Amino acid sequence: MKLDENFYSQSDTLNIAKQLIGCVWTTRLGGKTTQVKIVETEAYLGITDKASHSANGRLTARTAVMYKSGGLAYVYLIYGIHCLFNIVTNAKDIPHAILIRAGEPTTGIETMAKRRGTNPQNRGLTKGPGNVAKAMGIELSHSGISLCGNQVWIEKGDSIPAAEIIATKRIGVDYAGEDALLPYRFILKNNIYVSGSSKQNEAAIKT
DNA sequence: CAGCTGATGGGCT
DNA sequence: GCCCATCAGCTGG
Repeated sequence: MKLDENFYSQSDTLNIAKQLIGCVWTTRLGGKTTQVKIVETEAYLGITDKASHSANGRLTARTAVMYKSGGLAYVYLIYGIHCLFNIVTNAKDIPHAILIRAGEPTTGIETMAKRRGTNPQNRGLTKGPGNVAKAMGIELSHSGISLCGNQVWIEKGDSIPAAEIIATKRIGVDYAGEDALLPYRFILKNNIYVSGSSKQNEAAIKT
């Protein structure tokens, strides 16, 4: 069953980010269906979060979608090369979002490999936020699209025991000062599709 | 294995 | 004109 507006517009974004681990993300684009099980997410808590694009209430054409009510996609281009896929959460005017950082491929693996320009056996097929988004066919034009429609949506998957979900600091946000240390990244324990070095991820599990 | 770096373009100051 | 919520490919151990 598709997750709906009620789910995405909950006020506890960290909890949503946690609940998304293990969920199934589907895209049906250009006649191709692709699916991954979500294994890594990162929460961005809006105005008070220095790492967020909406820090200090920053509102531009790009970030405007974050200010809408939960249940939309926020897609943006990073480093001029990669599109990153985010989920807008919380109520209107509370610009929270969750970045999908990695998934485990389940359906349409050939299609994903073709989009990535690699082979289906590649372990990195859907590892890392730029890579999953590309494998899933996400483009800048998808920013603002509803996650309750028939092109891009997420469904509840097998339930994951709480002990299997690990919180760590976020990746690539050193510019955010002390907020760079907040434990807002969630990973599925011991899953090989989680981004970053397995060594660092294991170190995070121990603490 | 770790560590560095060039690629590449929209968004914002 | 500078800054990126990154990645692949290369270097030197």
